[in-house]
Parts: sequence; C-alpha cells; structure tokens
Amino acid sequence: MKTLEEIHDEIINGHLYYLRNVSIDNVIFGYHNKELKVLLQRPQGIHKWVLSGGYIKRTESIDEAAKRIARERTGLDDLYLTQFMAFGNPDRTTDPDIPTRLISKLVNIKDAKDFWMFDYFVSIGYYTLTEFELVKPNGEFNMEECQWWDIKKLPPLLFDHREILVAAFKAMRLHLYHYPIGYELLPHKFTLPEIHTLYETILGKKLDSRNFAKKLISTGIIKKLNERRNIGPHRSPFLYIFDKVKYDKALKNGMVLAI
Amino acid sequence: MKTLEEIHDEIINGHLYYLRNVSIDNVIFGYHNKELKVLLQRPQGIHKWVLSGGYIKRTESIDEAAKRIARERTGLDDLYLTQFMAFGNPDRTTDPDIPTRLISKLVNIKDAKDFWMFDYFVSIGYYTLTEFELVKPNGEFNMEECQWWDIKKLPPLLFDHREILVAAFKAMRLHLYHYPIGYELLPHKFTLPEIHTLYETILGKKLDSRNFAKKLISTGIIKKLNERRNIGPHRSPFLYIFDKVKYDKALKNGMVLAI
DNA sequence: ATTTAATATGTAAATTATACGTAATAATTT
DNA sequence: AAATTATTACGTATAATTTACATATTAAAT
Repeated sequence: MKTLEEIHDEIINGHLYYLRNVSIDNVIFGYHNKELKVLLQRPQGIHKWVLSGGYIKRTESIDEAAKRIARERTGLDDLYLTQFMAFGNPDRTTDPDIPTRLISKLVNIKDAKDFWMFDYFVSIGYYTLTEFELVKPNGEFNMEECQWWDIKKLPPLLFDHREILVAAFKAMRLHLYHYPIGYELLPHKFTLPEIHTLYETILGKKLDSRNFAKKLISTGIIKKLNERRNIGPHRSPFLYIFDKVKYDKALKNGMVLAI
Repeated sequence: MKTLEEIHDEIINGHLYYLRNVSIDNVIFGYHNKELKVLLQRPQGIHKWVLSGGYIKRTESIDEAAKRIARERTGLDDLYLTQFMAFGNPDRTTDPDIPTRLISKLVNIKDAKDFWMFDYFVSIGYYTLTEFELVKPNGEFNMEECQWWDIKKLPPLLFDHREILVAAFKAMRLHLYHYPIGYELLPHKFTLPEIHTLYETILGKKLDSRNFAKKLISTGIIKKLNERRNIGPHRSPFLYIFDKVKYDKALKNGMVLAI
C-alpha cells in the first residue's frame, strides 16, 4: 500500500518515473462457480466504472508493467496476461464525467489539463483470467469501489473502457480455441464436468459433454487420475490434472481445440 | 517532402507535436510477380536496416498515424493497415550501432541521450501488404537507402526490428485464413492462377489449385467474368474480379478460408 | 496440322465433426 | 436393505468436410 506522500509525489512527478502518453489497461476476468466476472473500479465522486490501468515505469517492459498493475489490483503474482490490442485516439479519455477534479484538489492544480496524467494516452490492452475467490480486490487510492461485475450485466463505463472490455472478451474467446486455459482457474485436481462448465461459461454456450471430453483429452493437456471426487449422493467423477509440460508447450506454440 | 528547417524543428521540438514514449512501426510487405518483399531503410552511416517508423501526432489516432507514416514512405494513400502487436521494453532501442550521431550533429546536441527522440519508446506494430510496383520507396530524411528486401533474405536489422518483422509476418499469415487479401495486390481483373500464386507466395507453400479455387470461390469474395486474359501461346484463363461488397464485409466480420 | 505449356474441371476416399442414449454409481431416504 | 435421485461415464453411426488426384481443353507459335 502506498503512502499518501508517495501518491502525492507520483501525481506531481510521475512523468519522471513513468513513460508519458502510454499506459496499460488490464481487463481482469474472474471465474468462479459457473460465473464469469470482470473487475472494475469506480473513481471517487464519479458514477462510471473503469478498468484497472496504470503507467509504465521507465525501467520495466510493457509486459512487466501489466503484471505489476494486475498484482496491485488483485494481490496475485502469477497471473497470465495476454496483450490483445492498443487503443489510441485523442478523444479516448475525454468524458463529461472525467475524474480530474479529485486529483486536481489533491495536488492543488489550477488546470488539470496541463498535467501529464490528463494528456493523450495510448493504452496497451491486456487481459487475464483468474479464479476470483483468490482475489482481494484492491482499488487504487482514488477509487471509491473496486468489485466484480457479471460479464452480462456491466455498469456504465468511463471513457472507451467498454470498447476495450468488449475487445478483450472477444480476444479471450478466440484464444480459447488455440491456447489452453484453466490452470489458474481450477483446483489442482479437477473433474471433467468442472472444466466442461468452465468452457461453457466463458463461451456462453452449451458444449456436448462427450465430444468436449474427447477433444480436450486428445490435446493431451489433461491427465486422468485413478481417484475420484466425492460429490455427495451421486456417482463420483474421476479427477484430472493438467499435464503442465504439455500445457505450457500449448501456451507457447498454440494448439487446436475444435470445440 | 519536408524542408530542412521543418526537419530541424521537428527534431528539436517534436515532443510538442508528437506523443512521447510511444511510436509506430510499420512493416510494409510488397508483393509482385511471385515475390514477397519488405520495405526497409538504412540510416546514414549505419550498416543495419530499420522498419519505417514514426511518431503519433497529438491530433491523430494511432491508426491515422500508422497510415500517415506509411503514406510518407510509399506514396500510397489507400493502404490497409492492421495493428498486430505493441513492443515495449527499456532496451528495445539500444544497439551498439544506435544512430544518434547523425541527428546529434544535425541539431548540435551534446548528449543525444537527453533527447526526447532517444527515450524509451513503446512501439505499436502495424503491417500492410501492397503491390510493390506501385510504391515509390521514399526514405526518411536521415536514411541513406530505402529499398525492398526479399522476405527470405533479410539484411541485419537494427534494434528489435527483426522481432517485429517476424511477428508481423506470422500475424499476416494467420490473418490470411480469416480475412481476404488481394484487392490492393492484383489488377482489377485477375485470373485464378494469379490469386493462387499470391496465396502460395505469402504462405510459402504449395496449395492444390483445384481445392484452392473451390474454397476461394465458395467464400463469395470473387466473381467470375465472361472474359479471358490473353496469356500468349496457352489456353486463356478466365478473369475474375473481387465482389467488393462481400470483400469488405469479410474484412470487417471475418470469414473462413480453410486453405 | 502439330507442338507446347498452361488452364479447367469432378469425384472418390479419408478424415473429422456431430448427434445422440443408456448403464453405472454414491449417498440419502424410506 | 431397497429404492430413489442426480449425476458421471462412455461408444457408435451418420453427416460434413477435407484431401488427393488425372485428363481434356485451348491459344498461339511453328
């Protein structure tokens, strides 16, 4: 947690530590119990929500910046972030509800417009998908709220953040067919119905369970164990684990999952 | 063409007109007569080559900037540019052969390092594909050469430009299966063998001509004419044109071309 | 009329994807 | 102990798609 002094310094002198005119926006998707959500924050005094964004330090790569920013927001260190698109036009961060007032007050600035923070920023979009029970949502200093929103019931978003979110969602759904998911989302040992439900939730459609299992198993990224999960008064499903070697290879080189 | 005065002003005061720390790099692929090439420039006094890059004006979007920069380099106004990735890490533009000397001399700067131009830049990568006979290669003011290079015999590249080029090439090959190409590359009326060769050249592999024709025609993006091209002492192939409405729809919404 | 080198075209086989139903089972209830 | 309940496990037949492949046609030159 940053001190107020550090925050004040960052607001005033941020352009000395951070790159100007280029920033990161992270779309943090959370999955839990058949629900897909996205982490949003609401700036103080504003009634629209924003993605978790941040600036790039002069000493770090854009991938590192995205990871640091995601860590600050979620407390998680092992997020797998995917860069999907850059957004940049002079109007992208104009909005009648632009939240400059608060910061202007914090640092006693006459005209926030003169300020590095409110300049034209090109934003590099990353997304990640995580188990949302693991996350301690932790808003930025000037945020009034930080919470998960169901992907189907989004609140009004500030700036072009809805456009970014939608682009991330589309990119994620496409990536699903070429890269594995689930390692950070499911327990170490999971059942076929669990991973099946995960895919159905993200894609927002039913997948035939027999065909899904056949295809997923044929990729080699999961291995069947000789154990079952006790799920109460029903037949006990077998447990599976990810074959981490093949999983990582598929993350790196891609695969085909024609579900 | 810019005057020397304008250039001098841009070098000194560029940060007033352009965004800092974020730039565009265009990978300009050129196709002609069964050859796929890429447009590169060689900075004065340096023996490595660079992509055509540029800065983003404070008044334009990144897409507009990419288009303007590509126009400056090729003289062409109707290039279709595709954003494929952003590149950013503190070392990406360090190189033992870094071409600061020339510019330092031009503007009488003691230490080029203090200069906005030689700061850490995050670069947004775009690629385009054009008929290279149409292009008048036109290097930037401080470039000694600007020419097409065969994609299979690249010269040494400066900075991370080889990485960017390779990423663009991969992205282009992938896009080929989901978006149409050819409109800017082929004559208005073209034959099946011509478009077949285009795809083979870009993909770098043989495609069965019967199956290729079947699949391409089934997308609906080309229409057969009742005319033939005279190609000398051989059977005259039929001419085709693009169905521009369907072509543009496929550019926008994607398509499947399972070649 | 012959030669040459290119274009045009269709089908059978192989592969892949889809659709679909029933038996097994774990714990709870009766 | 038997019955109930809700869930998992599993295989095959059909449809759709993709792949492989060979011959007749033709335009101009000789």
